[in-house]
Amino acid sequence: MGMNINEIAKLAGVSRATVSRYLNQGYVSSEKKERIRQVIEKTGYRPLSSAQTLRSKKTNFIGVIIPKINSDSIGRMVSGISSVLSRAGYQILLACTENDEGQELKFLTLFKENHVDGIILLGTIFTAEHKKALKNLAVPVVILSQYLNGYSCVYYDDYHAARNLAEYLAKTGKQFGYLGVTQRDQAVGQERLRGVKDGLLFGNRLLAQENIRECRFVMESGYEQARELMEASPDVDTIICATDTIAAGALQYLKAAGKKVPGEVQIAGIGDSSLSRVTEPALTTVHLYFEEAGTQAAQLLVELIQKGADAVRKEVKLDSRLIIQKSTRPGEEKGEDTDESNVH
Amino acid sequence: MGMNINEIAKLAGVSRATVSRYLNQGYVSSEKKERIRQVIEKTGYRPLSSAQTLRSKKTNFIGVIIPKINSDSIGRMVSGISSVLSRAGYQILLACTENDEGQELKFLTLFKENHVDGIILLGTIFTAEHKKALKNLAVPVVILSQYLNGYSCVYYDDYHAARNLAEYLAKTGKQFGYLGVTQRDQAVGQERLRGVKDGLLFGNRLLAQENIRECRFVMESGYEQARELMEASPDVDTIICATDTIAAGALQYLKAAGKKVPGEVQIAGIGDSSLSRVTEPALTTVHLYFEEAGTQAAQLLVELIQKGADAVRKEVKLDSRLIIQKSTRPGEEKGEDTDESNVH
DNA sequence: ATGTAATGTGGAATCGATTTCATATTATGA
DNA sequence: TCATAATATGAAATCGATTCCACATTACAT
Repeated sequence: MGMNINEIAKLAGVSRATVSRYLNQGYVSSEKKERIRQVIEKTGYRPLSSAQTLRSKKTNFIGVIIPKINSDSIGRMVSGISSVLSRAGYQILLACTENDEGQELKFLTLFKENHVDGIILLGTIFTAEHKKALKNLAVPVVILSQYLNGYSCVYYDDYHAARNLAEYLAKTGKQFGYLGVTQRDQAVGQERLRGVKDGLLFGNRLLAQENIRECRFVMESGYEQARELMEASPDVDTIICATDTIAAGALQYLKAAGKKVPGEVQIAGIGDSSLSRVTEPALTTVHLYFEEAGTQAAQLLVELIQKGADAVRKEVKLDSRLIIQKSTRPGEEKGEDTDESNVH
Repeated sequence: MGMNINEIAKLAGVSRATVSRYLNQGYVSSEKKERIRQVIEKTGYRPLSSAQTLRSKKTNFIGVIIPKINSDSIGRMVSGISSVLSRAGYQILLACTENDEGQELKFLTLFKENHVDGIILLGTIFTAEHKKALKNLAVPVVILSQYLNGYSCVYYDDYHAARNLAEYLAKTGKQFGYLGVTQRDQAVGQERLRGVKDGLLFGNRLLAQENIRECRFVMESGYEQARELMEASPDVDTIICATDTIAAGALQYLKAAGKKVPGEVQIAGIGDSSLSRVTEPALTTVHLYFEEAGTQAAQLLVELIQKGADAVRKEVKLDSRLIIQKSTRPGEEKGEDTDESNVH
């Protein structure tokens, strides 16, 4: 209980400075090292972290801000982050914003000058206020899954992920629909839409403006927007979705509406979530290296903390891999409806 | 930057004690209150939490220990916890153990006397070491989703959840298989198995020992164990699963093996995860009030912190609700394959 | 009016560590 | 051998808040 560094020092017959050095790998003779070790072991003493932090300004916490908790992709990223950070001696402080921008700002300012040695921001939307908050940050930050100019970030090649998928589908589809997300989300909103448009164009197909719908990041929204899309444009035979979750919802609608998938309508998502393996038929999708992204972001942040915020600045863009499954029609090539085929 | 309570006091022309009282709703005249308010607003001063914690021993953090992050049910519980705690002025420190008992102990001892004002342990398995670690805790703890004698806990009526499901299926099944989890997990392992056994017995059915299989909490494991089960006992026509995730994996196997579901084999899970709505056919399952459990656990913990650890001690057991969908055969009653029917 | 309770304030002690400084001892190298 | 570097140690200052104590003022009840 009332154990503090003074008690330990007294019991070990040394000054408290020496105990502190023992705890922080400073110069201590092996004789005193042993004496201190024994006393600490006997008493079960653990230094009080608030006192350490007050003096040293190091918290050994890393703030990780995520938009929601029950997500496959986020789970994998956090898993990657976690493995690196725990090895590096950091504790994760996970803050979940539930897709609320205000919360995101709240956490950024909460972490400001306090609480954490660094931040990994698994961002969604960047407003001017976000940038201001980031600018005012006193600790290094790595942005994960979005590109933001001037910041260290680890992100996906959303454009080519979407484009490769669209190019592939352009071969077997005639009339296209797209279920995307808000354009305020640069990665998932803008980049993926741009990739889909270019990919279809490259395959001499057009994505009509009225066939582009905006969803929230939940299945129900995919269901609803698929319904509106198909009711407005019944001739659509290919639906591309910005995420697997949206695709799963849309697929549910298609089946409820009695459409044959992929016969009458084919559908695909992006993300290679475990959902995409469960639906019937399994979803054609694009694998993104979520766990890898997490580890890279964490490593980058640790470097940033150790070497100083502006000594290192990196932008890591990660590849993707097309996963062809049963929810889309086989093309003319050989072997293309195997579970895995690398189109990149 | 270099703003601290002394600077604020000087600028406002008061003592730092008064500034502290201002920050902690002590006696301050409205005149000085206003002066301090203005200075704080102008400077953007925020008290350093490590200094506050060192002196007051309050961290305003609550440690929430969870077994894994990308889980539907856990996501909902955390969401419930989060809404209550943030309203009460607490910050969540989410620690994810990735289903590793060692990690669970590590976090418990990490939180010991340090870091947090209270703990919510979303537990899985309780060893003697766990109990020792819990006993040594200096802060109140609420155990969520498991019952543990002598501790405040919020948990599910796993027995009746499983039993109701089994009683329902006993009407339409002949040969039963059960895909459970380790018996070391009291709630999901022991209680659900016991409920299933009793429910079947009540319906004059038997669960043969060799038709009971143990899975891990992932789809792949459900797939694999379903395969082994069906290969060993091809006459099984009803598979009950301890979780929806396991059921989803098992369902995948059944379809891959060409079994008609629910015609030849019917299957059901527990948890009412979003997965259960996506599979084809949708899974009959049991709804558990995850979010409600989260809010109750958080409220209980806040009470515990405010009123003292042993002033309040509560055990909250939560109800369940059978959700009948298409993965099981309709019984003789009327209207029983609607989406929602309350059997309790 | 006068003792008691509530309100208001500043000085100083305190929380438990790290870090600077001064200083002593031992090792190293030319 | 002697200057210099590396190792080793303790006293004291410090981090930035809260809280105890002493004391002053105001309000209230009798």
